[in-house]
This record gives sequence, C-alpha cells and structure tokens, in this order.
Amino acid sequence: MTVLLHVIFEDFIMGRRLQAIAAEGVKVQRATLREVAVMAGVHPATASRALNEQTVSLVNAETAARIKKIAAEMGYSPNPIARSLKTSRSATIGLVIPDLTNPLFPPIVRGVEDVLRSVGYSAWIVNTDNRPDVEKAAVDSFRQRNVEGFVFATAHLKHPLLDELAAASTPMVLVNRRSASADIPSVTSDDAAGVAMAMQHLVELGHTKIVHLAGPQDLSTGVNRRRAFMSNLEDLHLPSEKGRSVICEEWSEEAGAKAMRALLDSGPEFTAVLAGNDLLALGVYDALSERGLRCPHDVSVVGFNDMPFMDKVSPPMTSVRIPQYDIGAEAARLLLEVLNDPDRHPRSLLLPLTLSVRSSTGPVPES
Amino acid sequence: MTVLLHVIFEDFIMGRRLQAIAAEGVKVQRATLREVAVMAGVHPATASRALNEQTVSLVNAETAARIKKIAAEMGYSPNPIARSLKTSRSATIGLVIPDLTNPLFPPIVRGVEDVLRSVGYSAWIVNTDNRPDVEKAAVDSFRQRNVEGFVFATAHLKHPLLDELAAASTPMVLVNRRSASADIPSVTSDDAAGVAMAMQHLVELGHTKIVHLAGPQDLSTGVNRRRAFMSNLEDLHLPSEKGRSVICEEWSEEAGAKAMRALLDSGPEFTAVLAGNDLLALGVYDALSERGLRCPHDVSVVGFNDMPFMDKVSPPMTSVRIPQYDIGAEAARLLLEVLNDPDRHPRSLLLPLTLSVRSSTGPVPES
DNA sequence: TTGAAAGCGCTAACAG
DNA sequence: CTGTTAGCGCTTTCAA
Repeated sequence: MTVLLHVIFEDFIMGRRLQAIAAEGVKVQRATLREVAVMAGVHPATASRALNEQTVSLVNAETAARIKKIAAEMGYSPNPIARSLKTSRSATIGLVIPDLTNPLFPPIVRGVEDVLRSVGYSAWIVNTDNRPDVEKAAVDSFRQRNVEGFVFATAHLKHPLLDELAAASTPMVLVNRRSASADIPSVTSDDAAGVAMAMQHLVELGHTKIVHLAGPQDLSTGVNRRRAFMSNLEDLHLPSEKGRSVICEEWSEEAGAKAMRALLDSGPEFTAVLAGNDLLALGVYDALSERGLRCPHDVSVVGFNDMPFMDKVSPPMTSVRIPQYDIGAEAARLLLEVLNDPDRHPRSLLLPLTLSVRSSTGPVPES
Repeated sequence: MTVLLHVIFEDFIMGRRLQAIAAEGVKVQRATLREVAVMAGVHPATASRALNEQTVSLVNAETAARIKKIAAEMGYSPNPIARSLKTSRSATIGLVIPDLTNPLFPPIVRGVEDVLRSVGYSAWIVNTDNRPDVEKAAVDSFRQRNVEGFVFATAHLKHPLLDELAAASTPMVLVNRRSASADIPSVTSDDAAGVAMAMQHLVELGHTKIVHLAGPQDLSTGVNRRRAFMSNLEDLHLPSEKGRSVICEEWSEEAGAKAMRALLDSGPEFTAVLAGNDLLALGVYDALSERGLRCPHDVSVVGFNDMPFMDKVSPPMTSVRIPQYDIGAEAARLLLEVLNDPDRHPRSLLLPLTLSVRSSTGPVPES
C-alpha cells in the first residue's frame, strides 16, 4: 500500500524530474531528500536518518545501505541552507581580520581554512580595517547566517564587542593578539620569548646599548613586546632608562621613521634597535639612511614578524619569525574543540617562534 | 476580530518572547517577521511587503511606516537563511583564487569586497592552490549555498569547469586572467600596453638587446606578455631571434633564476631583461649575483605586477604596476551588472597600467 | 525500525 | 491594499 502510494506520488508529482535524474548526467537540478526517499521507497525522515552519521544507527542497516546507494547514484547532497534553517547550525565560522593586504594575515587565513576544510567546515572572511562599526556589522551578519563561532584577529586590549560575545559565551578564539578582559581562548606567538631571543642575539654580538620602537599600546602585541624589552634590559643588566623605549602610534614605516628620528635627535646612545614589527624596522632603515648611518655598520636592526620579502630588503633583515600558518591552524582546532564540547575549559596557546638572523645585525661598532 | 485574534495569539503563543523583546535590550533572540507582524497587528505577508524595497509600494504608506517603526524598535532584521531557502538568492558571490598568500590577490579581494559591501552583498573566498578538485568542490559548495555568481582568479586558457559554468550561463567574471574558450567577461590589465611601456623605457635608456622570461603558457598572462614582447621587438626593429624569450614552468623565483642561468650560459647577448612577473625578476637578481653581474650596471631588469616591497628590494625594482584593487572592484561591478540584468551582453574590461621606474633599470653599459 | 506531522523564517501566487 | 495559503528542503519529536 505505501509502496503503491509512493509510485503514484512518483508518477504524478515528481515523475519528470526523477526520470531526468535517473537518466544519469541530465541533472536538471540538484536532487532533494524527498526525491531520494521516493526512489528508495521510504519516508523522507527515514532517508534523512540514513544519510546522517549521527542517526544512521536508528535505521535498519540494509535499508540505510540502499538509501545511501540511491542517494549517491542521484548525486544527492543535502541543501545546507535548509539544514541550517532547521538546525541553526551551518558548518561555518566567521574570521574577522583587520586587513588582508597586511602580509601577516594571509597565512593565518590559510591555516584556519585548511583545518576547517578537513572537517567539512569553512570560514567567512571579513576585513574590518579596524573599524568597530564594520566589525559590529560583520559579526551581526555572521550571526544571522548561523556561524557557529568566530576567529578574531582584531582584538584590542579593551574590546567591548568581544566582551559582549564572551558574556554570551559565543564560541571564539583570538589569534595573534589577546584581549585584556575575560579569558577568551587565544593563539599567539610567545612574544616575550621572541624579544628575549632577539636581545640575546644582540648581546652576543656585543651590543649593550639597545633601544626599542614599541607598537601601539592598545594592542597586546605592542604591550607585551615592550614589557619584555624592558624586563630583559634589566635581566641582562643593560642600561634601561625610560627613554630606551619609544611608543609608535601605529605599525607603519612612517611611524617607525618618525620615532627613529626622535631617538637620533634626543634619545640615549644606542648601537642596536629592536623594532616592534617589520614595518617599523623599515622605517628605521629610512631614518638611518637619511642621516647617513649604515646598517649594520653603525646600527644593528631587528624586526618582528619576518614578513615575506624581509630577506630581500637591503640589508636583509634579521627578524623574529612568527608561525602565522600554525597560529591560524591551531586557532581553528581550538575553536572546533569548543564547538564539539561547549563545556570544555577554554585553553590558550603560546606558540614558539624563531629568529631569522640576516645581515641587518652585526658586531657592535668600535667606538 | 482580527485584532482580537492577534492579541490572543500574542498572549498565548508568543507572549513571553515579545514581552522580553519589548523590555528593550533583553533581546532573548532575534525578532522574527511573524513577531513584528503580531506587534503591528498585520499579517506576516504584509510585514514582509512593507519591509522589502521592491514590494513596499504595494502596502498602504501609513501601515508600512508603522511596520517599519516597530521592526526597528524590535531590532528586527530578516533571517538570510530563511530568505535564501525561499528565494534561492543569497546576496553572496563566490570568489575563487589560487592562493591568498600570493601578494597579488589580497588587493583584488579587497576591491571585490568593498564594492559588494556597498550594495549589501558579500563574498565567500576560497583558495584552490590551482587544484581542479578543490576548485570543483568549492564551486559545488558555493552553488548549494545559492551564491548568485562567481569571480574567478584561477582561469587557465583551457578550463573545463569554466566552460561548463559558462554553458549553464552562470553569472561570473574572470579577473587577472582570461580563458580561451567562451567569451566570459573578464577584468584584466592591459598587459600588451604594459610590455610596450617597459620596452619603450628600456629603449630610451639605450637598450637594444632585450630578453624575456615568460611565465607559464597555459595562462593568459603568460601568453599575452610573451606575445607582446615578441611583436614589440619587431615593431622596434630590435633583434628578435627565438631564443630571446625563455618560458618558465612556473611563476617562481627559482624558475626565474634557472631560466636566467640558461640565458647567461647559452642565450643571445643582452643588456636588459623583461621578466614575466616580479618573482621571476627576483630570480634574475639571484642568477646575476651568482655570476658576479651587477644590476643595473651590467644588466637592467624590469618586473611585472609591482608587488608590495618591490621598492624595498635591492636594487629597487622597476616594475609594471597593475591596478589590483581596481581589477577586483571592477570585476564586482561587472558581476553585479550581470546579476541585475541577466540578458546584458557580457563586457570585458582592460585596465590601464603604469610603469614604476626604479633603479633596477639604467643606461645601457658601454661595451 | 519506520512513518506522520510539524515547523525553522521567509516570500509569492492568488483571492478578496 | 491585505490576508490566506503554500512551500523552499530539511530534521526532529512523537506515535506506532
């Protein structure tokens, strides 16, 4: 009886489409679950159960096998929109970054993407240019689309939006930077260790008078690197007056050049510069050559991040290398962990980094 | 009567949620269209009409205003998933690129994203690493998610998948590269003009013996630049034996170095090199310095693309600058045009480029 | 183990 | 101008 009904249904309601689909390749349109069910002579609910890993055990093994076979033949794959509407899930996450044209971020994106893809997830990417309104709009839009979590590369130390999301226990992971409030899981490089390595390297070359160009102090990277610099100065018993660290308003070549000029004009004596990132270090190059100083002959320079092409600039730049790809990949893994087990205690990861030694650092000049 | 019904409905079915929403800020969850309709005392269909630009004219002006006001108060915004399920649209497009870590692509992505955002659209980005299987899977996944069109930065001259999509008249635009088959709309830079500019520049410096490192010949960029080089040689009455253009298997520094070594070992005489892109040109730098040759003193070098930091390498590289951001932006505009009017005849755009003259090119050496 | 029924939130005929 | 009805394609109680 039910079989008869199915046949009737098939003939009258779905006949043409099903025939077309059966005539392999003529996929008029994507097959639906209902059509698979009709072909298999079962109710759509049964087909649904058979086709989902979680529920296939509820279905008679042979029936399930038959349904799967037919689904495969018909090239069926579930409509993620319909599924998402029903389940409020989406197998997607939101990835919020400041600016893709900053070479820091593409490797992170790749890391996130690759790990997510391996489990059938994907990421929505958005660039915010650090504009809170854009970020807010993007997050809203993502939530409407049922993203299951977020990866933020935009964290500021004070970051109301992140606090809000954390309060609502939205699954998320911060990359590259951390936020002061709430213990939001994060994946960052071990900046303090990186600074120590860089300074160790300079000290081994004989440098004792070192200065630091610090990045913006509303970002964890800016603060952490500066703090590490100051405490390493003391630990190494090097001169550590306050003026040895200059704060730059932004991570830009121009800001670096400006700070360097100020140091040359009225700062303490120094033979080496540790820059908060590579762009600042490039600014140092500019300021040095303006003043007729040579690197590393007169001043050694160390950058941070080891962006692409830092081995090609002149002189090739010694820089602290950050494992960008791994940061992205680990962030994705952490987020997936949280999604799989919402009660899991949030972990944060501190990834090791290495020093790329090149020729912008050399022995301390003889005075 | 209908009002009474609404009240009853409100009280018994949706009471708690609506009260919570009314108590400003306590947004338990996003308001739905149905809830807005109840609050406004209208049918959901009416609310839907009032809230959509296309259909608001079908609704009494005052009623529409009231509905809009209430919707705003409730913080209503339509659920894109539900809308997409119903309409098969999504206000999204798929953006398919080979690899985001290639500095060529981020500006293109930004251009696409910015234009789309201005009209409420957004882009799904995927990296394919030039793997056809990944590309196919990504396109499938995009289609299931009802993307309304595609931007491809992965086009090969022979590209079955693109042909297939074109045959199904899928809205799409190619960027940066073109495909041989079908007249798929594209936005590219005017490579021939760029080559001409570069060669003109070299000729003005006195160079007559020029060679070319061509990129892969399965890509339109590789072919077009090479063709332009050959025909410019003839137009300028310069030596144009076949060996003056060497084909590299890939756009990489190593491939460039290899080709350059071959030219130095057994190629024709030359005083200038036009590289198919900047990476190849960097390879030229490497090969030259291996042989103790100086640039531009012994050999002038011109790159293509003017990637970030090409002004920082040593020597700063003269390169043909491509308007990446604009390419992305124009591609998005073209795609939106097609989406708004599917019958529109597909246009292709050829964007002008400029030459960034730096110190890797200089006067021809005195022999 | 399977089917029936309901509904996620929205829009689009069709009536009235 | 507005309400009724139906359904996009799927999952998930509940009942049998």
